[in-house]
Amino acid sequence: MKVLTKNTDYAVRALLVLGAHEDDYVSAKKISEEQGIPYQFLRRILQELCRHGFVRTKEGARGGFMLDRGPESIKIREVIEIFQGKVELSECMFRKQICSNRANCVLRHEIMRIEQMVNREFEQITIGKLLGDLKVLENGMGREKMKNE
Amino acid sequence: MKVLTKNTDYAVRALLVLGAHEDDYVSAKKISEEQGIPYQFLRRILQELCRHGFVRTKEGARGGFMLDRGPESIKIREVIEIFQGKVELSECMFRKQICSNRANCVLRHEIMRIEQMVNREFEQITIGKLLGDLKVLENGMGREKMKNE
DNA sequence: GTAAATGATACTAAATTAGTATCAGTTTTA
DNA sequence: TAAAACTGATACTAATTTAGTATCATTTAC
Repeated sequence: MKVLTKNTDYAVRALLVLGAHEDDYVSAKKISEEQGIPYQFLRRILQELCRHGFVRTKEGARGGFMLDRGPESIKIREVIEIFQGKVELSECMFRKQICSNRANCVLRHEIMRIEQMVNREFEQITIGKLLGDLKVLENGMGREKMKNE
Repeated sequence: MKVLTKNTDYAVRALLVLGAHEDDYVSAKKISEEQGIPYQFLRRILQELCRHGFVRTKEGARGGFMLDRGPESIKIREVIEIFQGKVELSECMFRKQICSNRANCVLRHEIMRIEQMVNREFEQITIGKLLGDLKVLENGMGREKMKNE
């Protein structure tokens, strides 16, 4: 059971790269190389992020992509939603037989409860937060632990 | 983003039916008709549940399936695991580039936290609990609300 | 011995996910 | 002003997963 697809994974990684270069345009090529993401695949993802207003682009030489929203405001939930649709545990498990003739279904309740939990969590993780986490790691690791790499 | 597949859905429904007839063998045919689940598909699912010790079977005429564990002890998490593997939000989002050279990854932490939350929830929903919920519905609905069906 | 079951397993179909390729247009820069 | 470095748009292929079908052998009740 894999919840996040490559689409989402790549998108988040691309957004992190862009977030780390906040005022430059970064080309798809560069991101692709830096992150090991298939170039054409990544381009499609970036275009999608552009259509949804997460990034802005500049065409032509020296062009590329740049965040068009503050990193803090970009929620992982939104990214997931673009590439995988809303989090729904099942169209409606139990809907048909077990439910249909027994009203609106306590069972479904359980499922929807979990669904909402997951959504709330993904709503709270933002690109900004992840960037912050990355920084902590980089600093906290200066000399002491670096040897282990 | 659909989290639960038909496999799981059908399996849970079948288990509920079996749970509702605790001391009879119920045939795949009957469950299939009652629940509108494709017959051969369901049979494979039941066989799998048998291999994993959830149900026992009796071959031949008048045979069928019966729970081999108390309904209270059958956790939805286990059922999911059989048909969809462990809940893993992503093999490891961020693993490669962003993580590999920056130690064990706070990012991954976030993801794993949610993962564990979901698991805990699915761990607490049992076939027994769902059967209880169904009963409540059936009774609570006796006369008053029944007209709406 | 026949009908009603499961056991085992091979097969097909459909949908989703992942990845590739191509051509047109834009901008920088030499 | 032409080449190089980009994106826009979009069609295509491949791989994987999910869903569903079909078949034959064996067991059991009656």
